[in-house]
Amino acid sequence: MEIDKKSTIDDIARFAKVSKSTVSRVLNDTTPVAKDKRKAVLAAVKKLDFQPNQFARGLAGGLSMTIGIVTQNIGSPFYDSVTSGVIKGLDATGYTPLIVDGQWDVDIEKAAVQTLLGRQVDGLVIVGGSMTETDLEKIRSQRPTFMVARELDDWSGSCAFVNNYQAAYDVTRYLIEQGHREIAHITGIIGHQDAIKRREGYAAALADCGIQLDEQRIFEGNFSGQSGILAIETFLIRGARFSAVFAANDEMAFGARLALSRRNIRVPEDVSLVGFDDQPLSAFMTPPLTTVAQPALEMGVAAAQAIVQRLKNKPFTLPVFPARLVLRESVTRLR
Amino acid sequence: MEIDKKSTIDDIARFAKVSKSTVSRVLNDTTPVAKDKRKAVLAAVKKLDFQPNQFARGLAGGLSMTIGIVTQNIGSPFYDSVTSGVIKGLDATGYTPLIVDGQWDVDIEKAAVQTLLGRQVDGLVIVGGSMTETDLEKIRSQRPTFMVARELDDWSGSCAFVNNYQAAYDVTRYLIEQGHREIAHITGIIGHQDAIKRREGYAAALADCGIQLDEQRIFEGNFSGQSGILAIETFLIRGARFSAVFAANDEMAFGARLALSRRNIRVPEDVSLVGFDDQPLSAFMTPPLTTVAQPALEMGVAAAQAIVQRLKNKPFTLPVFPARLVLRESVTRLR
DNA sequence: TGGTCCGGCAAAACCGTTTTCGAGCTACAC
DNA sequence: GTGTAGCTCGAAAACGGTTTTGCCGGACCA
Repeated sequence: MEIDKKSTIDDIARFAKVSKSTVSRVLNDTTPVAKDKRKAVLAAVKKLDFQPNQFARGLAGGLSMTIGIVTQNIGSPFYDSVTSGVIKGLDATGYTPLIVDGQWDVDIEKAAVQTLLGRQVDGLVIVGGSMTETDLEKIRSQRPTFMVARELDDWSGSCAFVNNYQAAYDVTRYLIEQGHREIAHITGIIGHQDAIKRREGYAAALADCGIQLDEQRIFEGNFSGQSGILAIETFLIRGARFSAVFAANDEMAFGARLALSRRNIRVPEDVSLVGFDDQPLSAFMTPPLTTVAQPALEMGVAAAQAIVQRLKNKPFTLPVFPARLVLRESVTRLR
Repeated sequence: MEIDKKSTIDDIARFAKVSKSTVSRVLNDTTPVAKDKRKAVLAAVKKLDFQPNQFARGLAGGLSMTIGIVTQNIGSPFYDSVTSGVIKGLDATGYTPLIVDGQWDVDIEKAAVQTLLGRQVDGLVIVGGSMTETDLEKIRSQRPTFMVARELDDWSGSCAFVNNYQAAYDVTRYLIEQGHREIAHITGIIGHQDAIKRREGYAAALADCGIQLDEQRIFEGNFSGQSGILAIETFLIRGARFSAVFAANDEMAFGARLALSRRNIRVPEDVSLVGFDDQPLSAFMTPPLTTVAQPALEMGVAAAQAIVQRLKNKPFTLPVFPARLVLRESVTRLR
């Protein structure tokens, strides 16, 4: 398992009978070079299967051609989709993504950023996360940084996100329009921005329609399927009445659906159900789940493009992304 | 958005009034250094918030402290889990993962490897993928390489995988033991190693129990939920009889479950259903899905440990990992 | 014809580390 | 008292590129 003696720029120079500066010029198109020498260099590169050492490049040029990505968590469908989008957006730009997993933990996130900085990333994309604005501001002062899937007041144009408040409001309004007035809500993890916004949207829609908010119909979940089950059981034990349930994400909707079925409560005939995120499997729930689709991939791609443009010193501002209500079969009109 | 003038080892040396070689020695613990100087250096490092430039390190030392990961696809639950495991396994080893997405495409996979090699990764972990053994052999001759989620004959000890044939055999035997004799199978993507092995296991179990294999009961799917729906509809149109369905992954099982419910066929009362992979949501299917759990995370972690050991020149062989039949409620005993 | 520009390229400096080499010192044996 | 071994530590040489500098010769102009 010997590591081949890689060929270096010096080998190419010798082989093509030019100086290594010329080789560098040909490779980077910085200064015109005579046709025949250019050709000789290219031939040598091909012949010796030369691949420039990115470390040397990075050292000399100061640019690493690397973009650091701090993910919220690898293995969560929504965040994976975003990450995937960033990777896709970086494709063929010459930049390579360097991904470090935040694992839902602020301290790990901070360490991730340090690792990335030590590896001289040219820019950063942070997906979600719980770092304080102060921390983020400090990072941004060191490297161009874009944010995805999190709304930050002072970062307009530098973060890609969906208006969670509005989306939750719309979902709730939709349920009300379908004749539902007793609408339960399973919230996301306590303290998480998205969870808070969704709950606020839910509450606002009820208020705007003159429906009294009933705390009995709210369960504080944690985005897991298990907490969806727990929510339904809690509602039933409490004796809370509800004709519809709005879960703050699809996983909890799945859990709720299972719990309902165990009690022989039919979806949507007896209870309507709505989720959030539009995970791939949600279209295959029985019945297919009505939910809110976030343009996760698109947000990732946009963030990647934004940072590449930014590094070329072309300004680029990120738009607000639209959430889309995906109507499937888990909601029925009441009466 | 200025990039701070990062402090270099020279700054530290000057500040601590020692030579930079001493600083390096303190930082890497290579050679003993007098107590007071050591202290001075450490203080300076803290004071100036020094972070060594990984590029310079890589250049000088020849080691990048980076492990390249080629994933099958970001966004597929199973492969994400594996990737996640590799990342976790690398945690606190000093190595950083560099992830490039293969996107289910051989050419992209090959390009990914080249990118990784150009970035001087010290080792490679390849997750799944479709590269030929010849290609892989060539890669392995350049850098230590481990394989996850794919079985390669000549790589014993260097690949972490589950015995798909055996697992599928066991699943089918289990269904037979539950009294089923008309067992349908929805295969995975045509030509994919795992799909082939699972189909073979299915066929072998039937044969061993003296049950005639009926091609009418096999549908060639592609691992997507949609193809699960298609499978059921095809079976019904064909007029094929079946009391159980074994889908080669959970997504297709979800699709099948939905299609069955649309035809008012109950699971498990009328038809039993089994999947493969044990995705997180499968426990929340209605009814919870009986399936095969692969230790995805564990395989990833093991591969990471293996490569780290390998780089320290300590030999390390990967075991064969056990698949585990997860019994839930989607299968019923026949009569 | 002579001076000035300018394009093309080789040579050298530089990027920030690690590593090699050997100088200087102390300790110890003979 | 000298020789030797064993430390610690500074100077300098890598590592493999990019960027700057400066030289050379030819074109252009007066």
